[in-house]
Amino acid sequence: MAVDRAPKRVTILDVAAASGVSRATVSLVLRDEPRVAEGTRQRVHEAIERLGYVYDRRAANMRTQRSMTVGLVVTDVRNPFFAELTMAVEKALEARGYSMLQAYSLDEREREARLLGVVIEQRVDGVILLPSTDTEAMDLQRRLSAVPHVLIARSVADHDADYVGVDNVRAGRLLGKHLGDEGYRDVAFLGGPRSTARGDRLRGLRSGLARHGVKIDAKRNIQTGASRVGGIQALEALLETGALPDAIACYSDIVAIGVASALRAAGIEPGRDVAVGSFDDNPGSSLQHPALTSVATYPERVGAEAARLLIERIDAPDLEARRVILAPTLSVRASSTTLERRQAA
Amino acid sequence: MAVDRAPKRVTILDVAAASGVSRATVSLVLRDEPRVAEGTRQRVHEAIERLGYVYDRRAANMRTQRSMTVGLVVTDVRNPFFAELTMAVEKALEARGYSMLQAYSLDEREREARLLGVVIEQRVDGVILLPSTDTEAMDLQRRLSAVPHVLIARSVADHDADYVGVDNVRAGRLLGKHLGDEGYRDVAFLGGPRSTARGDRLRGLRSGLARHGVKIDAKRNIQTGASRVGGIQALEALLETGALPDAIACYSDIVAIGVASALRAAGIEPGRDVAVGSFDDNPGSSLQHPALTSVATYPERVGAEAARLLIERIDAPDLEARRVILAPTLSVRASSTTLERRQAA
DNA sequence: CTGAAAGCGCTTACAG
DNA sequence: CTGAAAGCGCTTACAG
Repeated sequence: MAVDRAPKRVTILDVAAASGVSRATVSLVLRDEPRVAEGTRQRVHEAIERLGYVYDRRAANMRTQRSMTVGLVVTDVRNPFFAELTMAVEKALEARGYSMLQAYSLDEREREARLLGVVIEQRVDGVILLPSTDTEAMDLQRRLSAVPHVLIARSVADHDADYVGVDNVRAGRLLGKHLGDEGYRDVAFLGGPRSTARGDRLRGLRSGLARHGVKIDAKRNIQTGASRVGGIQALEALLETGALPDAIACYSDIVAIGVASALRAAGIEPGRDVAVGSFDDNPGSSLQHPALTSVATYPERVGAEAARLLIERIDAPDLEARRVILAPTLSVRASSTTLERRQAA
Repeated sequence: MAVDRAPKRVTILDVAAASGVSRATVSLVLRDEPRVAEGTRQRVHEAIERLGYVYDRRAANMRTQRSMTVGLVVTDVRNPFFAELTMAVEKALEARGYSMLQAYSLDEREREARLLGVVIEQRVDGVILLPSTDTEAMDLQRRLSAVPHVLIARSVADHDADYVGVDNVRAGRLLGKHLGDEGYRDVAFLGGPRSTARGDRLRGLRSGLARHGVKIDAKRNIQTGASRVGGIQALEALLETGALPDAIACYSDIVAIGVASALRAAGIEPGRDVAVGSFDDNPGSSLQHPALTSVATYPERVGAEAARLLIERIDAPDLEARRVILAPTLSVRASSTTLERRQAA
């Protein structure tokens, strides 16, 4: 009757039989529990090797009610900021023995909801989420209320959860103050989707420029995607509406690449004819030509911190919600020193 | 005796009790099996909603002996090529109902081995691997012999497995021929770690240049990491050994960024004083200044194809090993037209 | 169309 | 130090 159909997988029971002990003993050996005689341990290990046994962590975790797996959902890893973030999260989790189930929302609210559902059905121990632009408290309440989680980079209004991000208002103020100090008087803010991060950066920019009496006109504040194409579109829209400003603040370095490219296409040289500044300070930005002035937002730190908070929360779900806000720093480079040059000329 | 300790998770059995059916019926409803009366189905769904039941896919998969999860191990997602690849793989897998367990080898052989072990213990249905530079057949035999898998971008000698990659010899030949046709006679090849991909690109380059009688001297072939820093190091090493060549082929676009930056630091303008060409054609490369001549290697296609092959193999493990080799294409841009300009001047 | 029973591969008290 | 039994949350034949 019992004809073998699939090539039966070798289990802990086979190892037990082959080494003449019970399955419980094999289990102890597998988890390196001390209370097993040395001889027994050796025989078990030999049997494992001989039979080609592979530990089934899923079965083990089902019993222990943990998965040692964390879900990481970001929008799109093609953005260098998220790539850095992802690497930092993985590094921190891997060091603590966690694996990482990853998914990308593409900044689409429904896709995000679906992916969170999938991840949660896989019984991850926790979730790190970079919410899409449109995500609302309701979405998270529904999916994540029973799951330890931390939000990164963008917080969600009325959703009380652990959060790690940079101080975007301060980041904006750093860049605004710099541009004001340099003497620019007509500043545009280009690219990036509507989000708390964008709103905060704009607010900071305005605050930093205010000391110099400089304002950012609504027509000179243009939202697009957080991408190169977004940068190109924003600049084209800007040029259609009127004169070239003397400085452009970009939502992020990746937007700035598009902006610079579109400027050149219009015969305008960034860093000479118009100043350009930005946010994130991606690793490549200092190597661009001209080197890009940018406010560093430290994705590695955000990622590492988020992993740390999540693990703490998994171990103690009843903790109060915490907010970790990192301080940004400004790196001034050639792209925002046009006035100096013009004056020197 | 039975005091409840943890807030007991709600299971299929609770749903069954609450809706007055057996657990088997609930299971049928959950999987949308047709043979359940409409009224029953509704009652079950109401109970699910009321109790806040969450399906435990891990438990289900343990029973069915599938995990609907695939492991993706690449070296480092901060490289745009791998980021594109990753997004393409996820898109293809997600569409087929698979989740993705991800890990990064950082191009370290031992780390890769460890991560493969972790992923396999989680009982993924299959693995997509971009092998580290040093990975040998032995490593893969040991870990992956019983697991459906496909290799991407780099193949491993003597390991007979599914493979998807671009034709690197042809890619090299395209760039070599272009540089030769443009009239360059002294060409260097900079950056990138020793690997089948690098060897093939160099071979192709030489073959493409050979028609013009141009050779790449061993001293002008410099290996480094596949990174911006690698590019900087390679260029510095090149300048130390002798005269500036009239054209530089970079291992990849990310290397080219470092090379261009180091050239400028040495007072040499890329695209004017020396031609630069490269491989990958990252999305940002056409927007750089000067726009970068590059051979496209189509990570989206490689990723999508790899996912397709893996799913086929999961469904039919006894298939012969397949090799899918994609054709590269060259995009000529401003960075490699220095001679024209010089002649025009 | 629905129910009772066995089992996926582990771990965890509990005895001995 | 080791073994027999129960159970994690599902699915899958098999009866009815």
